[in-house]
Amino acid sequence: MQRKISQRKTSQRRALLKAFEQSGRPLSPQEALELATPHARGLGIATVYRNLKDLADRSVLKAVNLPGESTARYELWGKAHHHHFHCRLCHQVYEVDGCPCNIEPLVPAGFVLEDHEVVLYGLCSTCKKRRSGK
Amino acid sequence: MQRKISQRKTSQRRALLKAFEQSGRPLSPQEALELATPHARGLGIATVYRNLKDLADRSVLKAVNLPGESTARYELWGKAHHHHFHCRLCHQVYEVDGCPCNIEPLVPAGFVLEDHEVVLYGLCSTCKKRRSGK
DNA sequence: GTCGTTGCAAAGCGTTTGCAGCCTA
DNA sequence: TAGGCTGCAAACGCTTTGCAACGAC
Repeated sequence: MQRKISQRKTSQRRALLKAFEQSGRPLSPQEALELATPHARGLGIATVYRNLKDLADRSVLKAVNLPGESTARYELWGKAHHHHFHCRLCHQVYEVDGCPCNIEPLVPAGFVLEDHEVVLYGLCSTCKKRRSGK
Repeated sequence: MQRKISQRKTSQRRALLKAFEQSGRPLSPQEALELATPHARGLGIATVYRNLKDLADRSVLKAVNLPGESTARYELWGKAHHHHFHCRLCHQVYEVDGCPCNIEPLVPAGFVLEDHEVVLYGLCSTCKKRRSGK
């Protein structure tokens, strides 16, 4: 498989990056399409998938795998180590700073730990208010 | 949608439960099919999907959602609180006892924490040996 | 005999790929 | 002009559903 050397600045690619900058949270391909379409009319879902993958290969975006989702979400690369909070009502994913750093002791003997992911579930503040207000 | 009241003891269902008892780790529908087929020849994948869902509804199995997988794995219900280790080579999922219990401080103000999942990635001891031996 | 259950095949659905034309550099 | 990029539609792979036959109780 050959690597492409250059990457052109197309309106579609710019629109996608703008969507990520404006949202500040991990986006699914479908969310990215919806948020980028206003900046690039006619944008196709196939283009979104191809670009998310390309941009991740070039370390512009970072793939974020979350439980129960077969396709990765993506977020801008270069953020500090953080984890995610998944709201069970609105299904948006928020970033959470910090990390419970005593993970090493959990690793079984003989296993090699390379990475870890912590996902919190519950209600975001918006959904909490909406629900308790009712 | 009506609930079924009773649940019959079919050979297929017994075969699936045996597969879970013998493996002691979370199984995907495909893994469950492969491990259960020896106990119930001709077992179909549709039957596996239907049974895993039924058994989870009845709290015999527990759905386990892991990052990057759209469909839940399942494990026997009633185990102590634990997390999972995902081997990047053989893609098997192992159970990990214990938990980094200082998670509360991570939750953003106004959010409600209901549950959490910790997933470790790396090499299991089998794959580590296989790789370093080569 | 009743009705929950099964295997098969078809239907769904989200993701990927092939292709001809478009557009950036 | 070269070749990366795009939209469209077809292809794919996995999960779900419809259905007639089967079998537990």
